[in-house]
Amino acid sequence: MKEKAYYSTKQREEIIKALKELEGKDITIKDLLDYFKNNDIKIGQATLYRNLDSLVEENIVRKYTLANERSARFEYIADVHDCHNHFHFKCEKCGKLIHFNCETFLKAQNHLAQEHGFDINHLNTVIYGECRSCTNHKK
Amino acid sequence: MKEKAYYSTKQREEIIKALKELEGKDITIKDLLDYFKNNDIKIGQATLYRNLDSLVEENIVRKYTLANERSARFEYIADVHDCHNHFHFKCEKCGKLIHFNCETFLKAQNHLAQEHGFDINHLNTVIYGECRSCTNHKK
DNA sequence: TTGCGTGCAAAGGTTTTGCATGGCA
DNA sequence: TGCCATGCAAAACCTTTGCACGCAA
Repeated sequence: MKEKAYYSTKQREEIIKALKELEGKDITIKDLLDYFKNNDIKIGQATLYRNLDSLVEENIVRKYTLANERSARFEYIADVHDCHNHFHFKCEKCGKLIHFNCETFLKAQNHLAQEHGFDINHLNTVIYGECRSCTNHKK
Repeated sequence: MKEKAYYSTKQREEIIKALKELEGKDITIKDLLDYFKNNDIKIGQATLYRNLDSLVEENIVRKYTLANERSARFEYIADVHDCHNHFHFKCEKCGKLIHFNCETFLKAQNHLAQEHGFDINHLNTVIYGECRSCTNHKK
């Protein structure tokens, strides 16, 4: 990983602020552009894309793609969770992302590493499924 | 899930054949178009997209997106694995996708369902990381 | 024969890029 | 001052769609 100096610009700060404000949601570029428009903040979309790229590289933001979608989604992660060390579950019904510290899964992870030689990258791994409240709602 | 009759066309068969032939790789639309060009098979790209959509709906093919990629990737899955019931691990270095039946992980999955109410969808879940042979190669 | 499938080209949506200008350190 | 960042518009990229024709059942 190479060191790089990033300038602290107004745009960069506004983007981080917006991501924090929308935390817990699946945020698209469009969401951000709308947010900026509603708050009278002027940020070109190229700037938005470029800043998000940087933030992803710095591990301040996670980038992911939902199944059957064309546009990327983003989530603010820094200084809230240490996302290197736990699992992420995403409910496909309500979209909620759950950061998950669970002994059982960490044991399974160790087993996987030691017995099968597979080292998990938690930053890119998302387990999809359905959460309890969505399951209950169906009934 | 609605029932639908699918015609068995030459194009559909060629696409399935190509996917089987490229099994184990991360297959893009471009890979398939190249494959067809190299084998003198004429298939329009719209036909390719439409067939892949159908195949995904029929659970014959899995569609997924790698991190930081814009184009979708595909994998042939039918009649080889019952992908509803096991985990999938993908090595971010060599790209290999491993279908994984592991007691420890199934137990963890049960724990997750019973204690945390989260029901995993294996068709959409891929665990990313690094496999043993890639880890060994680095040294 | 019926209606889904195909192929082409155009349209649509998302992301990237070139370039002149602006702004942080 | 020296670079990196920004903004605009155009380009590039991936996927979908409309329509006329073809082909499986």
